[in-house]
Amino acid sequence: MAEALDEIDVRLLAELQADADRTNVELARLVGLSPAATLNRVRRLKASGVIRRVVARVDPAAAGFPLQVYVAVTLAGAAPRTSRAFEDEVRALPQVIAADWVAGETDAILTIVARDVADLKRVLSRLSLQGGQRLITYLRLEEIKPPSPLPVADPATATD
Amino acid sequence: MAEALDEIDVRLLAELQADADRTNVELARLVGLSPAATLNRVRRLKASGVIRRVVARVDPAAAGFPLQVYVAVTLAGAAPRTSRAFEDEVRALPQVIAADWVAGETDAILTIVARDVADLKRVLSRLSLQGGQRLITYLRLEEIKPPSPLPVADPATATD
DNA sequence: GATGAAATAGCATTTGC
DNA sequence: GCAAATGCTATTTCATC
Repeated sequence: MAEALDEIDVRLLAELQADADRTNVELARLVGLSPAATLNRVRRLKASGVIRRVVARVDPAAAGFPLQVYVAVTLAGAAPRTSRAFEDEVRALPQVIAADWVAGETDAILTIVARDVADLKRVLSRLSLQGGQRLITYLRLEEIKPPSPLPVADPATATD
Repeated sequence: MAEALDEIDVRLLAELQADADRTNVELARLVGLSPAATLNRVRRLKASGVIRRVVARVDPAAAGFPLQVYVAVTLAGAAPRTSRAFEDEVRALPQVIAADWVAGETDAILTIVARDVADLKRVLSRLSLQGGQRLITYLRLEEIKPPSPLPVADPATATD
């Protein structure tokens, strides 16, 4: 599907994951290409889906969501109808800001934000009603490491 | 610490979380302000820390990390020295792309990417050596809901 | 105290090489 | 991929509400 990423693509990805709030000219200097070539590469990375999107990361507490939790969910059965209903609920709840099916001790891991305890309670309740048989809630206390770039350029993880 | 966010700030945050890859002029049209006023507000949001940063979100698999896992960690004891050593290891491991202390069934939740099983094994091993007494690993199978904006403008979560 | 309009400098983007 | 050229945009300034 996708072309292999060369050295310069990897540098671009590293830079843009760290800080996408820079001009194309600056990016070009960082990777040692002309602005035109840089622009073409970045466009290709976006079009190919390697760069999924460029977004502002907002501080949840500062934006009015002091409660952030991870929730590990065990579904009530494996019937497609059950998981489908659960998926729909997850996508419909705006407080659920990320969710994945997983393999392990539970079926899904959700990331949820809430304005207060009542707000959180409402969300958990709705998840229960849509097949969430067991919800293990982890309240986020403190950040150890902020969301960080994929180590695309890290020698310790290099494959070649 | 921070000023209250008014209606327009909220709109800006919603737009920039959804897609920060737009010109200031376009953003200005979306919120109904002049480019100059829009620029001032966005700058303020960044300077105040409400917008933590603007980043490119990269597809992990496309970037060479087909394995993504959540790991719930129980520490070996609550001694400050233990948690400090663990924090240092987490920050030093590039494959750990996010980590938080939590309250609940475990002490911390980590998000980890790996190029292959050997790579993952190495990371888990190092976490064990730095106080990770019990590691519950959840292998990410499929995305239910992609990382999504905080529902800053959602009426269902409104406080006023 | 923040906004809008005008002006300048710089950038994004295109084209030809 | 580069260099030059064009049209927009970011950013500042300043008057204004």
